[in-house]
Amino acid sequence: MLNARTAHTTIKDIAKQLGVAPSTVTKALKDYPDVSEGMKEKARGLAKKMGYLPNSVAQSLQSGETTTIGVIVPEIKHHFFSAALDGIEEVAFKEGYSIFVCKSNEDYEREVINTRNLLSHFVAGIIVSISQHTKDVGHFIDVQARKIPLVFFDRVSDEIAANKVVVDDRAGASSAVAHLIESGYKRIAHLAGPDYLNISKERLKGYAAALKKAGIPFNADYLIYGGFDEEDGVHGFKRLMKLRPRPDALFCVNDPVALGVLLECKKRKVRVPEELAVVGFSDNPVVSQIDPPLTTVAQPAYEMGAVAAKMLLQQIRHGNGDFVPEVIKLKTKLMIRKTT
Amino acid sequence: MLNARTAHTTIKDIAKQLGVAPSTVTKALKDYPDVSEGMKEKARGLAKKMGYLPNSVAQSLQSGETTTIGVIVPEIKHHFFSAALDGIEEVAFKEGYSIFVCKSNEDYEREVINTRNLLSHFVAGIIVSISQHTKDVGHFIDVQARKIPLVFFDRVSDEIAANKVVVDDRAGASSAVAHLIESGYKRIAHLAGPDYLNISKERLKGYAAALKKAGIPFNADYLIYGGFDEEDGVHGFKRLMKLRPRPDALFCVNDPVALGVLLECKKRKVRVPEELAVVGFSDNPVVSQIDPPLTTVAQPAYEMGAVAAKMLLQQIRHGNGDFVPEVIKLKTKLMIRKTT
DNA sequence: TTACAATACGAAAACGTTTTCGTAAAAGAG
DNA sequence: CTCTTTTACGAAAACGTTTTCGTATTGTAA
Repeated sequence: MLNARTAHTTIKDIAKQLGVAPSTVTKALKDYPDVSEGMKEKARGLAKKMGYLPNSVAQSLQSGETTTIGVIVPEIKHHFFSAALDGIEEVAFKEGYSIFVCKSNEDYEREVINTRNLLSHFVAGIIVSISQHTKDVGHFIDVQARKIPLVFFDRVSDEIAANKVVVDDRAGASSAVAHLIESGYKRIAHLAGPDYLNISKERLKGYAAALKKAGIPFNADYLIYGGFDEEDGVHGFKRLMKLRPRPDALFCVNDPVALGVLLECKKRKVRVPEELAVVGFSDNPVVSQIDPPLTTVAQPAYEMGAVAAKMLLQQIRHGNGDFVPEVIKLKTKLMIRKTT
Repeated sequence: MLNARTAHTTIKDIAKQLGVAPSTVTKALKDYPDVSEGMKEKARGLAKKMGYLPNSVAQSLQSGETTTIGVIVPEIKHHFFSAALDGIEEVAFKEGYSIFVCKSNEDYEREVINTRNLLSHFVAGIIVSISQHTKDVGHFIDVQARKIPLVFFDRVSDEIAANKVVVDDRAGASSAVAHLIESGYKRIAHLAGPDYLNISKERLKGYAAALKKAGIPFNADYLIYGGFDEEDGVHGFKRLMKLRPRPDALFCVNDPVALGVLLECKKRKVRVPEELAVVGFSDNPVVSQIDPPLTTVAQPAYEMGAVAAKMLLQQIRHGNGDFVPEVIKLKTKLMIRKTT
C-alpha cells in the first residue's frame, strides 16, 4: 500500500531546515505573538518553498475537532438529492467545511453502516435524509447520544427530536388539490406513499384538508398506498380505473408515480387532462419536458440543502447542549402545466 | 466550539475498565494471536457495551493512510455528474472507502482550493472532472508530485499524464448513424456542435465514418454547425427543411439539440419518425420520457464514475511508482426508441 | 531437575500537530 | 551595576491508535 507520508513536508521538516523546534514553526505559521518577525518570515518562506500543507488529520486528532460534515442520502443521482447536496456543499465550502457524501441506497443496513462510518471519522455533524425502509432510528439516537449535531431534511422522522428542514408538504399538497377542485374536478383520488413516512402522511393530510375545505366527502376507495416509483403509479392507476365512478383527477405523492400514471394513460388512451387530471410532487426536471407537461408541486431542493447545512453549522458552533430542536418548513410552489 | 472528544469511548477507556494496557485491547479487538481468548471476549464485549467506535482520525495518523478518496466535479446537480458520483460512491463504499465531494462550480480558483483541501485531508486519491475554465493544470501536477493517485474522467486534460476515463464519442456517433442507415434512411443530416471542441469533432468523425462505410456520399449541405442548446436544434432544423431533397434523418450532437428539433417537428406537424428520424446524444433522463421517446446514444455516466473509482483504487493499492497512465474509453450504448 | 519454548501481556515509541510551561538571553529600570 | 521585565525560543505532553520488543509466567521435554 502506498504510504503518503514519504511525500509530504511536515512542520518537523521545516523546523529541521531552520534549526529550530517544531513548536516554533507552528507558532510562526500561526502568527503567535511570541515569535520574532524574522522567524515568521523565514518559516513562511520555507513553508511555501517546500509546499507545506497542514496535515488536517493530525490537527483533528490534536484538537478533537474536524471541519468535515457527513451527509447521508438515499440516492445521489436523483435530482432532488443531488440538488440538495449542491446546496449543502455550497454552504459548507463557504464556511470552510468539507462534506463526506454517503448513499444509503434506500437500505436500512447501509444507512446504519454509513452512520457508524461518519461517527468513526469524527465528523463535526451529520445531515440526513432517511431511507425509505428505515423504521428504527436507533442509529440516529446514538449520534445524538454522542453529542454530534444532527439535522434531517426532507425525509425526517417523528421519533427523534432534532433540527429538521422540510417542505410544507401539507400546504403544497393542499394547494395542488385545491387547484384541481377550482378547475372543476370532482372525484379526486390520491396515490399515497408508504404510510409510515412523514412526507406520505403530510401530503395525505393536505389532500384531505383541501377536500374537506371544499366540502367534498373523503372516499376511502380513492386513497391508495404505494411506493415512490413509476411502477407504483402504474399499479395504483390500474386499481383506480376499476372503480365506478372513476376518479376524474389524481394527486400523486411524487413525480415518478405521476409519470407512471401518465405512461399508463397513454397506453390505454385515457386523455389527460380531459378524462383524468394528474398532479405530481417535486418538479423533477423531466416533468416539464414531457407531453403533456406535468402540473406539479415544486420543492426547493437546493435551498433545503443549504438551510440544513446552515442549521448544522450553527449547532456545531454554538454547541448543542442547550439547543431546542427546530423544524423549518420551506414553501412549495405549484407549477401549473398541462395535465390539469 | 463543541468538543466531540468528551462523548466518545476510546481504547484507553476500555483498557482502564479491564485493568489492562491499551495495546492489549487493540490486539484483542484486532484478533492478534498473542492475546488469550478470554481477553478477546472481554474486550469485544466491553467495546460493544460501551459503544466503542475506532477513531479513524487517529488510525490515519498512525498508519499514514486514509480510506478516503476526494472527488472534484464542476457541478453536483447535473445528471451526468451526480450519476458519476453515484458510481464512484458505490465502488468506494464496497471497498471500504468514503468520498469527499467537492464542487468547483466551473471555477478555476475554487478547483485549486478544493485540490489543496483534499491534499490537506490526506486523501488516498483524487478523482476529477475539470472545470470548463481550467487552463493551467499545475495544481494537478502538484498532486502527482506528492505521489497521490489521480484519475480524470469525462473532462480530461491532454497536458497531464494520468489515468483517464472517457467515452468513445466517435464510435457512439458512428453506431447511431449506422442504425439510421440500417433502418433504411438515405439522406442523413448532422447538426454538429462547435467545431473547435473535441466532442463535436469526434462525433462528426463518427458520422462521416458511418456514411463512408455504407457508401453514402457526404453531402456538405447536410452538415450544419451550431451550439449545444435547444434553440440550436430549432435553428438547424429550419435550415435543413429548406433543402431539396429534404433529409429524412437527423443525427444531433446532443440531446437538447434533438429536443429542439422534436419541438419544431411537433409545431410543423412533421411526423417522427416517418418523415424525419431523429437521434440525440447523452441519454438525459428527460428524453426517454418525452413523446415520442428519443433514440439516443447513452453515455454511461454511472459506469464512468465506477470505472474511475476502480482505477483509482488499483493505483492506491498497487502504489503508483511504476504505473503507466492509461486512458479507458467506455463504450456508448445506442438506445433505440421511437424517433427512428 | 534443568533447559527451553510457548503463552499472554505491558511498555514505549511513533504518526504531525498544538499548547502550556519553563527559561535563557536581552532589554529596561533604578 | 543589580534587579526586573520582556522577548524569543525549546521541551514535553497530549490527542488515539498501532506495532515492536521485552519479559514474566506457565508448560513441556530430556
